[in-house]
Amino acid sequence: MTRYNAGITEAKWQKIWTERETFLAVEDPSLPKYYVLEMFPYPSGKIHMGHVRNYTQGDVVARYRRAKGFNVLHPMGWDAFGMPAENAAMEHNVHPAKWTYENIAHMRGQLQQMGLSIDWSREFATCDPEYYGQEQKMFLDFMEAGLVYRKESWVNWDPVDNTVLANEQVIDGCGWRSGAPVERRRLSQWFLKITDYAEELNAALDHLERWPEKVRTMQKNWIGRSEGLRLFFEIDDQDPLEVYTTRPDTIFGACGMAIAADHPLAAKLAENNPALQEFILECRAGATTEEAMEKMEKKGFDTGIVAKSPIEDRDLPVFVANFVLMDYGTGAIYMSAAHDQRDLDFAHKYNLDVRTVIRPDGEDDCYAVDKEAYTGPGTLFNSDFLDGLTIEDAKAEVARRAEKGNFGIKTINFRLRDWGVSRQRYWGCPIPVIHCEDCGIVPVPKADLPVILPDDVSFDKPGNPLEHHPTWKNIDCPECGKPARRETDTFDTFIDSSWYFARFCSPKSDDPVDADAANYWLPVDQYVGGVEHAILHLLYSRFYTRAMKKIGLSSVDEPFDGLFTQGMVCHETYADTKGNWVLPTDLIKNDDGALVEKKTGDIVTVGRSIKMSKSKKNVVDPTAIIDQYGADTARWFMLSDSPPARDLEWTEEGVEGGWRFTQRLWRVVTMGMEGLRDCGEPAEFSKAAQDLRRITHVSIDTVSRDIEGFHFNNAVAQIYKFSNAVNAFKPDGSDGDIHALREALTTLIQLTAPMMPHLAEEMWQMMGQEGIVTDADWPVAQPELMQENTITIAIQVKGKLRDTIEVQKDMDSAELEKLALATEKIKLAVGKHAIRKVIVVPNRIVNIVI
RNA sequence: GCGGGUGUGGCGGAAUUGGUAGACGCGCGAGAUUCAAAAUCUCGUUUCCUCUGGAAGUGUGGGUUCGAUUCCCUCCACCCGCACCA
Repeated sequence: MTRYNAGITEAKWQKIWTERETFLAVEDPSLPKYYVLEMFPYPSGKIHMGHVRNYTQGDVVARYRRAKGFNVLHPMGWDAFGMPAENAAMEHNVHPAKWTYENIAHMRGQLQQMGLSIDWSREFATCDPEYYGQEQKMFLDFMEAGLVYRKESWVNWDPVDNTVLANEQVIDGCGWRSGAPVERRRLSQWFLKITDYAEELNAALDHLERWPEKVRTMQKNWIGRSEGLRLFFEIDDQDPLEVYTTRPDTIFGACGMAIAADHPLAAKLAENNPALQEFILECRAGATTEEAMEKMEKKGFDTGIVAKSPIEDRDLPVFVANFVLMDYGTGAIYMSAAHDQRDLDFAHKYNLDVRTVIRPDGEDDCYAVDKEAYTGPGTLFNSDFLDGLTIEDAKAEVARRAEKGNFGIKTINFRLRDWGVSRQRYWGCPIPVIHCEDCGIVPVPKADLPVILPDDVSFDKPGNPLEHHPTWKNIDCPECGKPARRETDTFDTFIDSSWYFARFCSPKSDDPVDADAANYWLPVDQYVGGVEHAILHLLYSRFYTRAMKKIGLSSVDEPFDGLFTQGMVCHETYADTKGNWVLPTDLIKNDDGALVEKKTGDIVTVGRSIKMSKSKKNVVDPTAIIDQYGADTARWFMLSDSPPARDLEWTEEGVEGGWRFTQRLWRVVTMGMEGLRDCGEPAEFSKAAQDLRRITHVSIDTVSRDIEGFHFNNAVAQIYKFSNAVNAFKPDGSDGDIHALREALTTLIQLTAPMMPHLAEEMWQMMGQEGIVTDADWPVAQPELMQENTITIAIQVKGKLRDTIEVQKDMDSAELEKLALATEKIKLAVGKHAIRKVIVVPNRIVNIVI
């Protein structure tokens, strides 16, 4: 018998699939469609194991659905704009476009080696002018539809490099290259009105039933819908201070006001107050992330002015505070020290009054908060007309009086902010507008689209090369003809990925999408990708889909009907004697079984398994694995053991195991095929043949359900069991045995095909089956063949297992109880004790309580 | 800090959702085959004990139940996201 040669066989079948155009997707309204999509990759240079896992999972679904009779769309493209290309340009003096397209060419080859069932004719990169030109066209339509506006917003500014920094380029508050402390600057930037859809994006989450609960929860929290009250506090000589609160019930516990450093009132008060000016600058110094805001020490600056409580005669000091966000609510709050931990800490620090106004059930009016704020349920006290009310009733009462007395309005507020899409960078989609001194902002006429990125740019100077490109930047105003300049900002790359799934439906269309194609294929039936995108990418895509509907491009609301978030690929880490990281491929086991460096022979320290990353050097190159074991083995290992949603640990032993299984399966099937003849379905089957048929049909059922439920590891386990049973079956030469074996082998190949498609094709062909297995209909499990007639029942005494009995399936409770009480072990275990109760669950268990 | 998640043998994990904990795979051990090795095959493999049996056991501590990996509460550890990384 020949050994299975993965290298030759995989290339053979990939060629055949391509020649047959097996995976070419064509709209066909007579067939049910199924759109499978994995998050498209950033072309960083090489694919990594995370890609292999992601695309393998999607491919299993795509191949399974194809076999189930669906018209499957399974495309691939490239999220090709972004900072790494510019970094490469600066570091290695290579043009971002060249770098990107070379990476794409290399990675396409790597993906094709994996044997994915992808329609490559639909491939595109987001940096293709044909793609981003359509993006520009849509942006102009969004402008017309009122979804776009301009506003001043903060950026991280590196004062040495004179450039805008991304959050990830800010390390401990300093620029990553210059090391200079980062400043914040205000720039006029473009925003998309995602908040117009806040209510709908929030409400529609309840209908995304095929999304993980955790992702929906995260999006809900991100959107942060809250019902509260806008309250107006009078201040002498100033406009009233408007605050937003979700806890108006605690109004009598108010101890002070806090406003954001960027609040207009703060600016006004700072005019004649250098100390306040300094404090405001201090607040602005740090990084822009919410995380940094929350972690830093909470500080306030007493402005000396006071606000009047709208509900009682009381003055409240007004602070400028570094923890109040201008972007949330009204940028001003009142603090209620006893019932908010942050306010309480602040009150202690600045000696403010702590007045407890809610007491938990069981406490009396002496109850007072000390070091810990009370945020639980309870009853109002110390609160005049609110005394005795529940929190909910108190909220309603304050709202009623506020609206009646004109000092407040009930409001629904969202944490979600509008989407700032301007980036001061070269390698992105140019924003298609022109700035004219006379006409203001002028959209680029649609006939002039796409606005193509100029090729001849240099990265010698810091900052955006588009700024230093006079012939590109300077242009006549399309309206008045006078000299004007192009917008030099480009789009956030999240825009590129917010509609690519729609473009795949009609990648060559002269419009962003062809409505017929989009309405046929969308929504994506199964989307697969990492949890790290749970909020931003998915939320932006949901918004974009609605915006596209608004401008009449499609009639779809939600982009992704089903979502699956897969876990990361992890690997052990290795450190040499000096503490430097070492690649797994630079290691070898010595005679004692210890891991040592190949070059030096030094023993390395084995660290815990963490996400594969270049910096930790705990990476394994997929190409090396595919060259050594074949794509099928790599795919198989990716699917076995770890549940798809959880992190997977890559181990050498695990791959070896997968490789051994490909060889074993090959052996089992080729040996099983010997002496096989076509003998129809006979009437008689031996006991062994019946058992084989049972596991065959149970396997069809189990594997189908496991694939549909994304339990690929369980599907793999079932295939192991099944192949073990096939291997153990020795036909006696009867028609029944031959038929059962033939059925088992055919099924085994088909069930394996979505996971190891090349091996399956080869075995299918060797068996002399018709056509290719990729095109074959998925087998159907016959329930009557899955039945087992005897069953093992566990017998417990006081909940502890004491014996088991073999009985007929569906035996009734009375008989089960009789049999259970009669066994020797149970008699012994019960002894002289009186039986108090017997619980019988048919087909499951008998529990005797003594 | 806030939000979300995960935790079961030496290891990855399974458990029809409250009913025999450890399926399947890896690793390890013993044996077969072999001049030998690799490969392959067979058997064993949660821990402990006074071992034809018994006890404990699903991150910790408690609770509900005839019965808990599963439901409730407490605590611990680790991972992901936090709006300019993709």
